[in-house]
Amino acid sequence: MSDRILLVSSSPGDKRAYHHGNLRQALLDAALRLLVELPAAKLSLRELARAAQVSHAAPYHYFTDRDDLIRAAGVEGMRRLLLAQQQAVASAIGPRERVLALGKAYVRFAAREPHSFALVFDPQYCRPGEPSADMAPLIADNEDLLAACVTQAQAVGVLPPVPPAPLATALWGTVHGLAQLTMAGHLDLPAAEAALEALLPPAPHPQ
Amino acid sequence: MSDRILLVSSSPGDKRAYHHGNLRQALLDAALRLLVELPAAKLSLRELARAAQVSHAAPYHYFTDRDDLIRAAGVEGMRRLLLAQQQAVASAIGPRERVLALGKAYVRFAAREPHSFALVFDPQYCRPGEPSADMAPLIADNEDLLAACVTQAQAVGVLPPVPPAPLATALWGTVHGLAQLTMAGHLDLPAAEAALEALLPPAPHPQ
DNA sequence: TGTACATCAGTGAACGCGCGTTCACTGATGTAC
DNA sequence: TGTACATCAGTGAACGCGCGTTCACTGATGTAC
Repeated sequence: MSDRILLVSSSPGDKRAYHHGNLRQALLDAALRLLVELPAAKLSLRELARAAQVSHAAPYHYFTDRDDLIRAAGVEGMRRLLLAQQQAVASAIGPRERVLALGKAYVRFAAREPHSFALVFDPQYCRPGEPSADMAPLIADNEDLLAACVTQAQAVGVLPPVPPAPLATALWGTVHGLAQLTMAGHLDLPAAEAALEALLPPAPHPQ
Repeated sequence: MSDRILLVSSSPGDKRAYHHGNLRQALLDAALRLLVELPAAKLSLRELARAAQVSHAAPYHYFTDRDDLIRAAGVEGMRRLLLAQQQAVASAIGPRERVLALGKAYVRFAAREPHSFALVFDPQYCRPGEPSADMAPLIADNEDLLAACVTQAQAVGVLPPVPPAPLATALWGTVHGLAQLTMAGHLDLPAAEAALEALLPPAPHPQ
């Protein structure tokens, strides 16, 4: 199947082929590619279709309307944000390094894909109160990952022995805010990472 | 002068009056009113003119184009964000309460005026690297206010005796992130404020 | 106080544009025989 | 292996819409005399 996709999409100049093979995913990939440059609000169906090299009516075979497509792109963005954190945590050694790795991956993702990141947190498209069936498990997985990192860090004294729930919230707020400020150009990546390290002293808190 | 504005704008049903008197400020007020409901990207010149009860061409007497107007609305938003923090800090007693008041005012402003807040930090309109002549002093004042609160809190042991610059950055990140997550519906205001308090233990850090 | 006039804030018609969405269609594909 | 056919993914013309921007204009205002 992927041979067919490659065949169709990698032969420039030939006529538009019918039966693209995997247009749904191709549209989402194109959307996330365009979101590197454009905010979601400026991403039009027609430009997206152009980027995916199909007619502007083709997306309607896979999405009911523009909002449906943008929401699906948001889920894809969340998938990638979660994956970035999971990979960073998996290759870090020790509780302090795992918390740091998670936070840095979060900030780096936002800096690399600002508008995908913004879309994931845009209540206009991705309402946290009523997440879609695709989105909900990703959110739950991310919360679990953060909670695990926080309690492990508390166990070795890298984080203070306060109730873990508000502590996790505060840490989420910190990495989220550093991510936003980096995206917006108020901080550069090293400054954001230095601020994050300043919150996690190598010297353990008293147990 | 303000008598004339009130006269014109408070007499519904009468003909459109020439010589509004203070249309520039009226447009900015209307913009910030509309930004309570709409993101800046969806704020059209025509809808704004409708809200200010002038023809859709009238704004061009005060702003060169749509971007110019939106940018000016961003400056107005920053003015209000700074004012909210200044007032909160001024009526708080003691270093810990002043830091808390500043952070809570920041979060509350974002919750109350989400799209004005977003506009202030939208690099599309308000580029932090090259702030406008109107914006720059507001940013500087805000940084000074935060720095003063941080060093005072450090002086009494409410914040740890680490270098104040990255500490201020981390705190800014935290309140900014809590603000964003509250705006987006991931947190409610009490949860955001509880997280903030969790970071500032009443028991002082060792000096 | 009344009159003539220059100023310029705001009007409203007009423009071209890209958009989202619809719909009858076309033709490549895989399957049944 | 070849042929007939049903399926349905993708096409492209068409629609109405609201937008940003331009421009000749109008008429309220304040001032000079």
